[in-house]
Amino acid sequence: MGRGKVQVRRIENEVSRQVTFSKRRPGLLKKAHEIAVLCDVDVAAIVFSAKGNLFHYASSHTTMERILEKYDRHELLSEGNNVIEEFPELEGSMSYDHIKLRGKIEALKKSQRNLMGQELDSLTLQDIQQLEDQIDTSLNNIRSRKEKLLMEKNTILEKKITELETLHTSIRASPTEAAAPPACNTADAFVPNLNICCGDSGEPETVTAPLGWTSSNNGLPWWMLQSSSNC
Amino acid sequence: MGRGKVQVRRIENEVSRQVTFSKRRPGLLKKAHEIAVLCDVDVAAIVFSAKGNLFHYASSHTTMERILEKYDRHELLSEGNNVIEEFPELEGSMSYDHIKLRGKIEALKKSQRNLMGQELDSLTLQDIQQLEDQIDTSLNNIRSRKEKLLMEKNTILEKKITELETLHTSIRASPTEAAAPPACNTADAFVPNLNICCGDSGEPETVTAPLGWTSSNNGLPWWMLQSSSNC
DNA sequence: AACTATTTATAAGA
DNA sequence: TTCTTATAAATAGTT
Repeated sequence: MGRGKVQVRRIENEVSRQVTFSKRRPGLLKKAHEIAVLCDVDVAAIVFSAKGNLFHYASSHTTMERILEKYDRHELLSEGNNVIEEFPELEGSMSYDHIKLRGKIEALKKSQRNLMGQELDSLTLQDIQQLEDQIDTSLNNIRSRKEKLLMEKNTILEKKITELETLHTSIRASPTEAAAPPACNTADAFVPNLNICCGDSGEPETVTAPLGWTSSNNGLPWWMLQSSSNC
Repeated sequence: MGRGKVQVRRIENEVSRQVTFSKRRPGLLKKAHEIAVLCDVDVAAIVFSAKGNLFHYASSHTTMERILEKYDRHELLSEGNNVIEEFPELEGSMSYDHIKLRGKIEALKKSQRNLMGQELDSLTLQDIQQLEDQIDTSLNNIRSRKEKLLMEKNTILEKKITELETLHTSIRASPTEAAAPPACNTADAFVPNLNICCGDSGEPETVTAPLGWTSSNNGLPWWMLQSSSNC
């Protein structure tokens, strides 16, 4: 349907491929919608762009999830590889919801491991590239956030220094006062760090590290999930 | 596309409805196939007839199951999984295990969002630093893996080129042969990319995409959650 | 299931 | 990207 007949082959030119995708994608979803409405049937269509963007349609009656469940039931029954057959002993003990939840957890864990740079072997080059782009974005966001936190901290510290210097000045009359020195000490330690490094290079532990509110992540960081297999 | 314009409404006459279904069903699956092949993307289409018969298409690269997994991972994050918030009245009826599983899912989703550089506001500087270190490690692993995949690909391509050159040479006797040019074309397209860039800079989409060195991921990759805020 | 008159989708170009 | 237009494809109504 266009100015030329088209061979159904991968379009080699990347731009044309992308353009064709943009043009055909809504067409496909529209067709899915039309057959669903006209014929009153359940339809689901899922399309991922080359960059991994998701586009989908599910007939309104049922939600996508229901259609996919229906599909699963269809396929599982015909292939005969369902959980219950594999683990008959679990039949009574696990509800369907339970199984579904466990499935979700597994899916989340898998993608989380990938985000942590683990278990990459099963990914295609395309998947890897998408992952790299995401991780790169993550890193930018995280560094921006860190920069903001550091700047806020610096502001607070500068204020503190000003206060202390004022105090110091005002008590010059009584130099034996012992409160000032430790304060100055703190200031000296922090001032050199007012230069925030936002570059690409590896950062030092951070402004917060030098003094010893450091590290002590004895165990796993909170965002890293236990690798326990008993779940 | 027919002798009359058609309103997108359920066809009331059952026979016509069935006929239309029979006519449009292959059309939809064909469209799905075409976009998958032409644009080299993952596509799944599922249709149930009114009687419950299943018809489906999945792009060949990946099997249906893989596409659905990808879909699940995509949707999981944006989906509200917290039954208690959605249906507080069910609180008492849920088993302990159930609640635990849902809590786990929420935790996983939260940490995954953080790994994706989102929702960082509640993190301390220390958390942020740990996260940055982790992401940095992830990036290294991912780039290593990518490098390996690219090298493997290059090896395969070089082999192919050698074969084609051999073939080219051996048919010099019959220069009117039309098979060689397209083959050389392929080789030309790939050779410049045999240089693997393992540096810090942004990589192109893959070896196959010399033109699009863009670094911005305009859209949301599969493991990135929909930007819906209702979550 | 086959046949066509039409509508629709879309390839190519601007 | 978006619009325009010529043409290919899909298909509604009919046989």
